Amino acid sequence: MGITIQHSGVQQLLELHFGQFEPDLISKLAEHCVIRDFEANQQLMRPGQYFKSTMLIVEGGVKIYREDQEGNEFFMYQLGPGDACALSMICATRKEQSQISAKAIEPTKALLVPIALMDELMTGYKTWYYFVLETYRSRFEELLEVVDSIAFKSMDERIEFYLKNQRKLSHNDELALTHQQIATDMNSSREVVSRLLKKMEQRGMVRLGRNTITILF
Amino acid sequence: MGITIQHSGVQQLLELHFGQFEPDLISKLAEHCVIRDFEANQQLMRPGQYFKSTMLIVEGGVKIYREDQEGNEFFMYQLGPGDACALSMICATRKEQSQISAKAIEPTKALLVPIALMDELMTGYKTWYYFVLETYRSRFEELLEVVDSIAFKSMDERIEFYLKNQRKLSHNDELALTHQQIATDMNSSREVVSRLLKKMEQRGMVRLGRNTITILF
DNA sequence: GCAGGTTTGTGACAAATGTTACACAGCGGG
DNA sequence: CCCGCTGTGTAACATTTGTCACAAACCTGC
Repeated sequence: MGITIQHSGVQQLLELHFGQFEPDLISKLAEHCVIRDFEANQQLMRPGQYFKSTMLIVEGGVKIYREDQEGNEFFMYQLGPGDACALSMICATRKEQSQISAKAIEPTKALLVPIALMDELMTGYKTWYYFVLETYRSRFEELLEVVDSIAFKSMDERIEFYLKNQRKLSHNDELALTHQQIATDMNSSREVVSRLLKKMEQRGMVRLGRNTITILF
Repeated sequence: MGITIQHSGVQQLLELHFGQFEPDLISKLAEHCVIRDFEANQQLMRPGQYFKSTMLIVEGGVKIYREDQEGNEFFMYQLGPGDACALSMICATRKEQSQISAKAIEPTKALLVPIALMDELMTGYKTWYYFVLETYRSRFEELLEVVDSIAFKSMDERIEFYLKNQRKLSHNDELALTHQQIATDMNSSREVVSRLLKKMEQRGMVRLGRNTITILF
């Protein structure tokens, strides 16, 4: 954990995952931003927190949750290298807060871009401007898919949707997940998830093991 | 229905509902955009449609729905004068499509801003750039509230939330709604809505009449 | 290999929501 | 005034999801 200043490292990481950025922009970012390391399971953001900077993920993975007053959480989407948290941009630019939380699912490096820089970047660097718009667009689309899944789908379809998503993110048909984790992410209960997964296994859609779910479809 | 060209009218409407725009921007928009009229209940957007322009609402009201493959629809939020459809901006700028539909709830006038103009507006007019970002931000927040309501809340709480929203939008405690309309918007069934509204009436939260629900809380 | 924790399986039941079926009330047009 | 339409009320039942209780399977450290 902690903040590390290492300009050359920043430059390399940016070139690797944000290749679309113009060279000037990369230098600019390398000059003014810092990398912050997070351990697995560490929170990057807490509900109600104000932002002093927006975050670009350069390594690892981050899960974004919506939280309600009682502390229930609902998994929305996941970010990887090359992604940015739209919320941190939005809130950062307006100095507002939001009821979301972000958790590293593995050791993660994020680039902290100070809010103060945002206006200059938006107006001065076309690739940054496109990046921000594209970030908004894709997060918005993801959020719409989330709405779909809870508004129209039943629990078993939602589990299927969830598993497919996890497979896409991990590039692996074998997922290291407990039923409890899934239930928590979907704001349901472990028993329900177990029951439905068992039915999916009987239908030949998955194979279940301790801590692993293998997708067969 | 139909497209009306009336530069002076456009200018006036813009000044009225988009007072924050700089004068240059208003002239620019008045010069290059057209007003389009929609009747009550007319669709402004169909699922899967491509956008050639983004829309600013200058008069009336528009409900935004998410649709699934089977044609079920789920009400997300509502736009009034001074609002813009974030989706039409996002999709417009990227020439992508989306499974949403928009319906006028009353006679509505919208300003059509051609996509071709977007880049020029974003880079050339600061008030436009802020407007777009603010539009994204507030739609995103609204969408998060929608997620809340279906992820965490039970049906009766959702109805309460829905009624409160309608009151805010209509500035009126007496809502002209049928139970069927509410049920459709929430992707539920009329009987369920009737049942729960009746309970709310017994608890003194609302008064029910034919085609009207009076909010008492 | 055994103790103790974690993960999964499962039955019984509760609660919420969806479905079916039907009665009736209000309202407008002829 | 009566017919027919739309909207509402409600009972009975099905289905889905959540909760409780408990057992078994599995894993790890000793």
